[in-house]
Amino acid sequence: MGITTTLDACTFGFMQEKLREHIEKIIPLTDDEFALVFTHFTFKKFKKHQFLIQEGDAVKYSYFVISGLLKLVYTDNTEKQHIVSFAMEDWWESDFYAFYTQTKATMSLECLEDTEVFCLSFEDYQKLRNALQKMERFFLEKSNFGFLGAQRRIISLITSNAKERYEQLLQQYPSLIQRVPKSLLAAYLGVSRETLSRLSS
Amino acid sequence: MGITTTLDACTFGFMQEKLREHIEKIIPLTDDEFALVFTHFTFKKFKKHQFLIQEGDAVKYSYFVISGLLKLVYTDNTEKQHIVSFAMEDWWESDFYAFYTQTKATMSLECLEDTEVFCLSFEDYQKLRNALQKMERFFLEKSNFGFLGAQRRIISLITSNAKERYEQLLQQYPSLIQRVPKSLLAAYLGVSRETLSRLSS
DNA sequence: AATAAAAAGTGATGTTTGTCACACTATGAA
DNA sequence: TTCATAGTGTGACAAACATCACTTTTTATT
Repeated sequence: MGITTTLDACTFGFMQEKLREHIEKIIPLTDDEFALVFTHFTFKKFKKHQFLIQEGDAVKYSYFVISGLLKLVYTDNTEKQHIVSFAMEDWWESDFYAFYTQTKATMSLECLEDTEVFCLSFEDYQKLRNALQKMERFFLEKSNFGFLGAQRRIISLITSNAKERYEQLLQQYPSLIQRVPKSLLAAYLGVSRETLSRLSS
Repeated sequence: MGITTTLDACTFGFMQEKLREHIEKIIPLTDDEFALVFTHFTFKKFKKHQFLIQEGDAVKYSYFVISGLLKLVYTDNTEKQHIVSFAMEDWWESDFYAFYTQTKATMSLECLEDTEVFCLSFEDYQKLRNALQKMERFFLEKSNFGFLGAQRRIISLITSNAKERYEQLLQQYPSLIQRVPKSLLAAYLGVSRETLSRLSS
């Protein structure tokens, strides 16, 4: 029990450090500043198949993924599921429209693996930006990168066929293919799993 | 000449007011603050068919569209043109990847109509954010909205067929159909102009 | 090791979309 | 008005992709 506690504390410090390094890739922080930042987050663990966000629910948090893997899913009117985004280590994820506007979720966020996250409530998100100007800058950078990534995906979707998009995905996120079933990659690429299955041949 | 000058001044004041109202939709500014903001911008006029950005060139500016209409174009390796975005009144546009990273443009930005813009250089963009914290917040909001719009388009692309996407586009930007040829709407939607032409029937 | 469940592959077939060719219409400049 | 050009429509055909049904393989669980 003593040992377990020590290990947990050690692990927790490691996770804290991950968040700090993630932020400091963009803006250096003093120890005091990071301590202040860190008070705005809470920690949570989820098991594979658990939902962080369910369609129709309020979206309390934006999530920073420490470890594990999430899928952000949009379900269309024929109940077919489409993957808007995968979120892996070091990614921020949420139903951002619902989060920013504080409305009900139109998408769901579900674990593909056991996942550890830091949670940032909307209130703490605002407080944090007010408390520390550096964090406003950090979130601006993050948002810019998010936009550029989305634009890149749009270009892929309008310029390339299924096979090309699959190859681009593998090039951009090679680790994904070992971590998620191909049916989910198909749902991300916007093709049927059968078509994706036939691409290799 | 006297009258012309008066009209010009009047028009210029109007454009200035447009920018101010655009910013104040997100964050209220004092007169002094807006005056400071405004010093960071320069004004430019372009004629239809002129390029604001050409592929391969350095991207000096981010543009705020006062009036007119632009297309942001990605040209693929078969020389086919794809429309990444239309930019109308009150929109910000640039090859943002090239702008933020100060690298060469991979896309071009061209006038579909005579267009008036305020130009913000990368240096002034940084200065402005440093000079006035409110503007950092403004750009964060803009970036967030940009991301949400892009995500919405991704969902449209992976969940809907050509006809549905066309209907969604018309619903979102009804004015576009009067202002741009259908071949360009096709290039935006990611379908051939022939397919788009056959959708109505 | 046995079994159930999930994931992946594949054939047959129909639908959607792209491509090429050509005709028609609208628009702007001389 | 005349002419050139840009935009649009449409037929014929080919390619890409979706869907349904079924089999095989892999993975997880007991």
